[in-house]
Amino acid sequence: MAAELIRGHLDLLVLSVVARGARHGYAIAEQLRLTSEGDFDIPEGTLYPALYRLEAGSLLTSEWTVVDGRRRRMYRLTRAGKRELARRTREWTSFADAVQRVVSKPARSQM
Amino acid sequence: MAAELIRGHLDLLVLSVVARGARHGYAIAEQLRLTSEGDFDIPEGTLYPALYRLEAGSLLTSEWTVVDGRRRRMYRLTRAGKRELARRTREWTSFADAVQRVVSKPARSQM
DNA sequence: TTATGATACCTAGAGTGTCTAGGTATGGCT
DNA sequence: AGCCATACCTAGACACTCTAGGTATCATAA
Repeated sequence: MAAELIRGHLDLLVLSVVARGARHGYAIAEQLRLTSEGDFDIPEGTLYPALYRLEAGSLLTSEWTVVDGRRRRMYRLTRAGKRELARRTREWTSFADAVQRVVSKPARSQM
Repeated sequence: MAAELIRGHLDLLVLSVVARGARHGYAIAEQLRLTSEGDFDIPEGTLYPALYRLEAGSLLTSEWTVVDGRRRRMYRLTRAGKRELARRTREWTSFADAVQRVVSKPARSQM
């Protein structure tokens, strides 16, 4: 999967995963790899800054936890995050529909 | 439509439109607005550089024409452009499917 | 005749999200 | 002791898009 396609859509993916329950960064990346069947392999240098942006925008909150001696920063959706996820999901649908219309429109008026 | 969603997908859209027949830049933008029902309103400062990139990559060729006293640069697909369009169309489908799986996966394991 | 809007193209510079490539640290296994 | 998986962090580079300017033609209206 060409990675540059994800640009602009990563927030939707992250919000969607966190909406299924609180997750830490590493687990979010893992979940995305699994659910996308390997298509989305987000580098840490992409994912962590994205999480900070989402938290800075009050769409996520985080807290440190320790599991088996390793620290994890757990993220969960805020109320605004839930709203934003709903908005972005609708936006994705209309975007995907529009792309589909452009791509699948039959050829005509060859020159 | 949030414009930043288009990033990384513009080449596919442009190649798709030109595949329907030779077009000049202004007409490509117009066609995208029409087919997407207004969702894709590509600024000229985005579209023209994209066309130059595609031509530089040998996916499009162009030639100047004059219609009603106005010059137009007409673009058409090269053989490599047709191949690339096919590849990007498949890529789009798997991308869209993967996003859909992430977005629509039911919630579980709330914390 | 002048102004305006649509058509049609061009470009420099700024902005922004992602990636590369480095870093730290813990725990389990060999 | 070495290695891999887990887990997080960050600076700088990169690439695509947007903003905001520019030129020019033609049709229409004032």
